[in-house]
Amino acid sequence: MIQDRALRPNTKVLPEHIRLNNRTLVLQTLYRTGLQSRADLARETGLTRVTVSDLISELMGENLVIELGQRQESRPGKPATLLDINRAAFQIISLDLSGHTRLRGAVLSLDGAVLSSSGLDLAGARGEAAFDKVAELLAQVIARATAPILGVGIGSPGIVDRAGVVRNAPNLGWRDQPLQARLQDTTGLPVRVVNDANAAVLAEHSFGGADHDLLLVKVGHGVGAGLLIGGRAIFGERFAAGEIGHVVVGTDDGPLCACGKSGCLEAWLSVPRLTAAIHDATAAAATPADAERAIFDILSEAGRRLGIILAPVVGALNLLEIVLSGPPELLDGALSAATVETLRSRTMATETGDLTLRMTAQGEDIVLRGAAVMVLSAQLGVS
Amino acid sequence: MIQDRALRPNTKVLPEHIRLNNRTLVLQTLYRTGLQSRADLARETGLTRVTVSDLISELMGENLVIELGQRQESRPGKPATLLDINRAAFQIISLDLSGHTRLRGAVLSLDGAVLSSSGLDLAGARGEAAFDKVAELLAQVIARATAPILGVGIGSPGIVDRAGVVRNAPNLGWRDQPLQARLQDTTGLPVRVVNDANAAVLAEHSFGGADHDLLLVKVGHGVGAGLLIGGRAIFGERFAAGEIGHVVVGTDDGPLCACGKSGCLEAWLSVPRLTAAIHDATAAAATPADAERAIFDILSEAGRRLGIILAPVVGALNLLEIVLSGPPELLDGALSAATVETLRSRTMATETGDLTLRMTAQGEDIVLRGAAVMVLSAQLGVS
DNA sequence: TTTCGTTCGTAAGGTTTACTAACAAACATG
DNA sequence: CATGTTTGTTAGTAAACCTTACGAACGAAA
Repeated sequence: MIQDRALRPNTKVLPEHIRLNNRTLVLQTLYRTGLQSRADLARETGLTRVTVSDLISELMGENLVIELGQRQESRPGKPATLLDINRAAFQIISLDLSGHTRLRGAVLSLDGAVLSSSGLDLAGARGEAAFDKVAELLAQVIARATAPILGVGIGSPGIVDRAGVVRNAPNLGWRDQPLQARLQDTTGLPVRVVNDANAAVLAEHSFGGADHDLLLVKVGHGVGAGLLIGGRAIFGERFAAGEIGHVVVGTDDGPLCACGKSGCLEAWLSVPRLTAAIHDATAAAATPADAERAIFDILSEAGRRLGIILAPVVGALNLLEIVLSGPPELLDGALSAATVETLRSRTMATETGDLTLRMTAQGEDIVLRGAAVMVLSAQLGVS
Repeated sequence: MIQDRALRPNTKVLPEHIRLNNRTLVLQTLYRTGLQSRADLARETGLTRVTVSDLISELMGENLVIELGQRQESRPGKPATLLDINRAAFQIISLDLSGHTRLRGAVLSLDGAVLSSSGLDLAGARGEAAFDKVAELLAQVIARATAPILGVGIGSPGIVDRAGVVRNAPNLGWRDQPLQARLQDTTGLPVRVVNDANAAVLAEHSFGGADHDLLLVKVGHGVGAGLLIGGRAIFGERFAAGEIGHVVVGTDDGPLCACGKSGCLEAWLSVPRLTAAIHDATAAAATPADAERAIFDILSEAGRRLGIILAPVVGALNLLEIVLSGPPELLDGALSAATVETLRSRTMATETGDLTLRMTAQGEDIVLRGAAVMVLSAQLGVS
């Protein structure tokens, strides 16, 4: 009876919080569907036209919503005044720090479209030097914005806590780096820092359409995952959810990993390992056909290993949708085919609903767009 | 800024919803700590004394809260009137349908203590006959209640959806059995039906103390798991979360399972399999020492297999706490030792915080108590 | 013993919120 | 041209919390 309202009451609620909730609800509805009248919004949200009008006038006062003239449809009754989020009024800045050698940055529209992008070579910088590079790139990207900036979203590799402190990022040489707070200070803008794979899964969720629970596996220099259940990202007790790169696969040793263990997923699946293996196999092959077969075997085995790791996760969480992000020439073929086949043969997937595995449609901008989702969610409550 | 309130605004909120939230907040606080004054509650919840007084008088009107005289402490100021949940005013009925041959039922106090318990042999009943057995047991248990009944909680094996429909429970011969609705009709009481492992993890969470994310593995005739993340149970897209019994372990075949695959977790770990293997080994052993060693090996290997399945889940979710439920003579020893050792050696557990694995402290009543938690949560918003 | 400060619970009045009811404006249709 | 429909606004109401103020009951100190 009570739990139906799904509010887990851990905090008190005041009348003014109602306002915030309903305001966000209206903004959310408008963000998703766009071009609706006040009456439409009232019907869709369940609020009355009066309340919607009031909220809309507040939102228009903040330049978040604009009127776009009357609906042209020919109907009885007074014509509706169409509204939309003022999509040109603000822009979002995103950084992707997950590249092994190169940082990326972009200006995005409120819709998550990349308006202009920049890059900066890390050039081996670590620790404070790496921070300086990030700050430099951020300043560059900010300078390219052509509208007021709603906020800054950053996808960082490593373990990032809820306050945007990068607890541990080996590649950048960071330990307990309070990236969010520092950049917020230097820029004066709202900043959100999240793990790159978590950003990616948010992008896939918001822009990829389906409203399923989602596991995204990001294959790059390392292997990480982002997990979204019931519309919420899972961060983990120590903010290390998705760190599956150093979980051992299978019961037959496997290649030695940099971490000291044998048979880690990363030792099978990371881009450097795969390219090296393919390179070696190609060099050793007598004929092009031999090379092709060898490459197929390497990718299939990597895919199988990924499937073996994912099977218990898929079973335990009853996941129906898995998305891969990374170089398509490696992932999108024998590898993903082997993964999905392994998954199906090792779980009860057929019993509990069909399992889907696919490449992301977001391409290389996935982390940038996901970081933008964080900003939208934090600043507007919208996604 | 906005997302800080953590209300995902998918529905409108009205002023009266505030009341419900704060009422539940007060009740929750009182349920957890017990014996507090109105002023104490005001301090703890952040609400004013006025509002708390108002809510309390409402709750006292429903006989949910009672006054227990004045606090005996010697302090300046007017002495406080102590309040508590009226723990004797209501009782909860729970059923545990997960036994392979025997159904269990109990009357519980609002604190989750078992007041009286009953049982009924399934005697091989399936389908409608099994339903009749359940209804019969429920009527028996209801008759033993000595106070108004708050509700009925039922832990059922198999896949149970949010509406309490048992989608699939092979042992009971049920498919799409609307257990919750049917029993609600026959008894006129509020009924909640959940999967047995999910009930178990709720019990462990509510009565076990720690507020960690939690994975509970329930080993019985089959093997299932319940998962709790951020205080919420995970049900899965098709309500089959936790169904890890038929996930294949490792890359070396393993024993044939009833489901047709080889090396399913259940084929290694279920109670019938383990007892049979131990029986055979004991019969074949030349000396008692040999038998003991053989048993140790069997249990260790089973534990290792469990660890292999759990490692990816622990890594992906960054879990710190795993609880085992089942026969202690099988689980609590070589088996759990092997599991935790396997987990630590196959994940980065040491890097991301210490991993705990332990037996449940709830014993055999775990499902009954978990089902009671469902009722408390549904009827009072409390847990 | 009296006075003072403290704490508890309640009463009265104010603010915020969304609701209902009613209305004018603008349009299509018969 | 009258009628019905739809839109958005105005006015008034109900519910929820808050702030302010107060009496009651107690310990400590004069």
